[in-house]
Order: sequence, then structure tokens, then C-alpha cells
Amino acid sequence: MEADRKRPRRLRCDAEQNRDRIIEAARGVYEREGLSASMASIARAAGVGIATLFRRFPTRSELIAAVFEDAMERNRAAAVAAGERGSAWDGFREYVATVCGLQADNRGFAEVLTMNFAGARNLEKARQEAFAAFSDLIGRAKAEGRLREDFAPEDLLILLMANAGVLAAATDAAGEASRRLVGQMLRAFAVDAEEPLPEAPAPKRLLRGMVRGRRGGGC
Amino acid sequence: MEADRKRPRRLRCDAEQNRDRIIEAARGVYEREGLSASMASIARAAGVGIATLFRRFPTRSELIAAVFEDAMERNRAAAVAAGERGSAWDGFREYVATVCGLQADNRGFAEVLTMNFAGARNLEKARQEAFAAFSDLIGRAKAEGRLREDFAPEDLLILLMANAGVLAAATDAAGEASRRLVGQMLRAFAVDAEEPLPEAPAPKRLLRGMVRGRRGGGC
DNA sequence: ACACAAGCGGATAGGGCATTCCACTTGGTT
DNA sequence: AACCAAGTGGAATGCCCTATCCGCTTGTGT
Repeated sequence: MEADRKRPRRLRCDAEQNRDRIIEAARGVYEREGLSASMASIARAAGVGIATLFRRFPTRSELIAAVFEDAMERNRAAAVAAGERGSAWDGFREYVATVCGLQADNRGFAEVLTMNFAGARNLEKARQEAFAAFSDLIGRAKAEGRLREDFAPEDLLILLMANAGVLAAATDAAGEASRRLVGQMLRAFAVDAEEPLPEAPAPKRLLRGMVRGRRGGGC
Repeated sequence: MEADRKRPRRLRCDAEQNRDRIIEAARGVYEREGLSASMASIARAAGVGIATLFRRFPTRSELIAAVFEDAMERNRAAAVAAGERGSAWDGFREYVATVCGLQADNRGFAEVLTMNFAGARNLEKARQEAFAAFSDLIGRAKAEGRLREDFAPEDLLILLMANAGVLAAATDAAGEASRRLVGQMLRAFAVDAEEPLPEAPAPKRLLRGMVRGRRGGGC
């Protein structure tokens, strides 16, 4: 679904296959380990030489952009779909929960959603379109009288950063903790704050799940 | 403020000085760079040999624990002080804002507050006492009818993780974004949700402040 | 003053990582 | 069938990190 022909030359077909294998391998590695995974480990996972990886993706960002284009596209689709709900407020809630769920399911994407990739056209375009659809939703939800007037679009960004933090720190209980955070935030955003709230994770689970301060510095 | 005499032998006095220099240097480095700062860079900053650092603090956690003991103590003191306010709800708000402010001022401490350091007695004791004081506050604020009944102590932990995430991701606008997050969360916690809300950071500031996806993987 | 345990720091081993280089292979075209 | 640009993988380079070793220095008790 993209631009092959505008390149000076097309890739040789075996090179094309390698490219796909790299992206597929990177998708898995990033999903599990986050964006700090090493280039070498990705080349290993893809079964190609390191040079091949660097030839195809000279910078880490280019690889990340290629890998997460479609996740960002799903994000865009979710925002658009939420905008088509009858109730803007329901759409708002649905979208917020969905995008935070995407983060919970994919450590790498959680980070991508909190970062700039200035050079990555498709990625940033999809992000912007999602944001535009969401902005529209904001206006309508306020008009319905369900979303607080002082909600700002930046609050979504802040929530995504916050959620990424919870997911990173609450290893074992990450999903529960994330849902709880989202529930609390939706309450804060709502005019009538009678939003239902997911259960908090059991204290023991949350504590045991906390990143351990034993070895690595928690990078 | 600690245990010198119970050690098999006291440190030689020049060694004691070096220990202090190490802790002081590490305090600065961790504050600026977070807990992933290398042992080598800390030894360099302290002007001691690497061996000296490792002899005194065989594991990274031991160093971290020694460095942040007093910050955790300040956290404990803040919780206790908040508990002595006339209004439990005011104390609750004050403490939440204070502890999140401590995080904002110190990248390392932001991380420490979201991690377990099982072996670090003093550190974990202070944390527990802070938590106990805060728990007491929770009960009284609920009794006052100002804090929602479904607020759970774990929500504080989740907020600390969330705040750490915002601080890490929103580099330039970190302070503003953090205060906004705290404001929103306090609204979610309050029974009458008329908490005032700090301004959201300007969109441009927040976007420009976002961690850039250019070089390193954003660890 | 002396002896020596305690302490010191540089050197070193061992590993991971990003990035470049290069001799070899191969797909596709003629 | 033959050619060669495009593509390949592994080796090499250079950096930074943790952790340990070891010969030298120094504070301290006698």
C-alpha cells in the first residue's frame, strides 16, 4: 500500500523479501521489548546480516517508522470510527480506551505514540489525521454537554504519556493499572463524573509487578 | 542519620570522605540523567577510581538506595505534614501535588518512586511510613465526604507511574504537563469535581517538547 | 617511628552495541 | 550464456559499559 515506483529504482525481488522479513521481525521484537531493542538483535531475529539491515534502514527511526505505519493507521481508523458514533461522548470514551489499549498491547507502539518522528511522512500523517478526527469529536462532545469545556486536545497526549509510564512501570499488573488510569481520567474529563471505574489492581499484584530495582537501571 | 557503629569496623576516614563524594556526585548525575546513568560516569563525576565505587557499593541498587534515602525521607515528612492539616482533603491534595513535584524536580527520584528496592531497609521503611500516613489521610478524606469512596491506595502508585511517564516523554514541557495531569487526577478523585485545573501546556510546546525519535531508542 | 590492614586507582578482561568495509554471490537483462 | 550492478553476510572498528584484579599508598594503633 505505498510508493514503489517513485524510488529511483525498484528493489530487487530478493531484497524486497528481506525487507519484509526485517519489518516482520522488528515488529515482534519492538512489540515485546520496546523501541530500545538493538539493531543487531533485530537482524538476528530476521535471519539477515547486520549490513543488510543497515543498508535498508540506515537509521533506527526509519525502521521504526516502517514498522509502525500500520499500527498508526489502525489508530487513525479507530479515531474515525469513533467519530461516527451517534453520541460524540460515547465515541470519545471509546477512542480513548481503544488507543490506550493499543498501547497496552504493544510496548513499542506505546512509545511511538509519545514521540515525534519528524521525517516519517506516512506515520505522522496518520497521526495527524487521527488527531483531527479526535479534535472534531472533542467539539461535539462538549456541545453535547458531556465533555468538560476545559478539556484540551493536549490532554490526550498527556494521557498517552501517562499511560506509557504506567505500562512500563507496572510490568505484571500493567493491563489492570492502565485500565484503571483510563477510568480515572475519563472521570476527570466528564461533566457528570459518574463514569464507572474499573477495579484497581490488587495491591500485592501491583507491588510485585513493579519494576524491580535489582539489576540493570531500569532502562 | 544512620548506622555507623553496627558495621564490623568503621570506615577509615579518607574512605568515608570518598563515600560522601560518591553519593554527592551520584545525586547530581541521577537527578539529571535518571537511574540508568552508568557506574563509570558516576565514578568519573566523583573523581574516584571505578574500583573505589564498586568496593563501596557493590551493586547499583545499593548506591541508589544510599542516594535517595533522604529524598524518600522528605517524601515521608511531606505525607506526615499533610496529615496534620485541618482538612484531610486539603492534606490529600497537598501531598499528591508535593510528591508529584518531587518527581518533577528529580528524574532519578521519579523512577525510584515507581520501583521496588527490596533490600534497601531505610528507603523502603520511609516509603512505607509515607504510605501509611497517606492511607490514614485517605480514610479521613472519605469521611469528610470530599474523597470518592472508590479511591484506592493503589491509585497513588498508578499516579506516580503515570507522572513519571509524562515527565520522561514531555521533556521541555514536562513541568506543565505534569501539573496538568495532577490536576486532572485530583478532579477524578474528588467527590465534587470542581477542582481547579492548571492550564494545559501550549500544544506547540508540548509537541516540540516530545522526545524526538531521531537517534538512540529513547530508553 | 613502624607495621600493616584498609584503601586506592589504573589496567584489564569480557561483552554488547552501532556502523562501516569488503570480498563474494546472484537476479535480471541482453 | 554471460555480464555486472545490486545485494549479501560476516569481519573489523571503535565506543562504552560492568566487574574484577593487583601492585602501590596511606591512615591508624601501637
